[in-house]
Amino acid sequence: MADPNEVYSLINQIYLILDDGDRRFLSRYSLTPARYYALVHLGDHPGLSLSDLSELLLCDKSNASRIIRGMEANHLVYREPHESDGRTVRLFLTETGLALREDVTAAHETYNRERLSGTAEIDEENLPDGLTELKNQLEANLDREAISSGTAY
Amino acid sequence: MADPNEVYSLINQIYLILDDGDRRFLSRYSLTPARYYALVHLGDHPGLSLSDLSELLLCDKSNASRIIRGMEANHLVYREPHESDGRTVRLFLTETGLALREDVTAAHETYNRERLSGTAEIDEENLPDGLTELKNQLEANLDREAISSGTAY
DNA sequence: GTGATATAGTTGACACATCAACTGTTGACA
DNA sequence: TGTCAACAGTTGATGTGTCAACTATATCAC
Repeated sequence: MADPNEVYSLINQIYLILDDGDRRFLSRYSLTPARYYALVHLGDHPGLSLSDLSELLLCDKSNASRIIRGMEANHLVYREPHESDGRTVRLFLTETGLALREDVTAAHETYNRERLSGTAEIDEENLPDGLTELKNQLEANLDREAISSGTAY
Repeated sequence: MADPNEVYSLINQIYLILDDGDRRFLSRYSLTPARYYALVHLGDHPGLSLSDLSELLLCDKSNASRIIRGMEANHLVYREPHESDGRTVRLFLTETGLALREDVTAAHETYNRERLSGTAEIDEENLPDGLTELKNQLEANLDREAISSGTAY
């Protein structure tokens, strides 16, 4: 029976190594990890609102607001008012943003393949399967907590 | 053959869920994740220097410097000059820090067991083994990069 | 329609994280 | 012994992240 704290520690360490590599890799494109993910999501979903983007980025909307502000200053993103809802904005990639996204996503996938391929565990699907199961369990716990502590009566 | 990008994405998502849970959990002790880890390491290694602590925290020494400053303000840590090296400091937990560490580490292990136990993959060691192999590969790559780009001739 | 409630986005305060530049100490070596 | 490189720690600039409080717009109930 494995110690759950070992899994916890391994996930933390692996994340830090991957994130550090990402930061180095993305700096060649003058991007941070946060801006890279925003670039990816806005390419997938043109016209996204700030709130929807913050859900995809798994961060607070105030954070998404500031990330986008920086990307607007870099001429990667622009915003337009929503056609019917005066509260929301629609975010789009500029030409520069679209071109950068093409380059960097392809290069990042290659980079990931270089860092991550070649271990028996990944190739045989053991690791993806185990991680998927873990993620599902954690998300189920989140739902359970939300129910028990949420709009409690 | 699994897609390495899937593993990358799963690690990122799982890390974010775990970190979010940590933040909530630790806030009950007026701790942040960074301060929690510093507390753990300083309990394991009394008299640690700031540079050594920053290596254990896997962060920049300037960051460790500021984390410790906050913990000193909270009376969890104090520093003493090194007995022979005028550059380095020795960090110690106060009585308050030691007592808090006792409480919070035990509670955090229980919390981890609650969140993480019960999946077949973890219990059967598949996940720990796969993660260990992945971590070893990533660290080997780091060493390789350090050699090829480091003190190159 | 008006009034309570919810939602979208921004701002302020704070903590964490990087990198670059700096001070002061140590230690090696010519 | 004097010089110079390496090292320990701090600070400044910037970006990321949280939460709480706020404005403005929408929406639902009546």
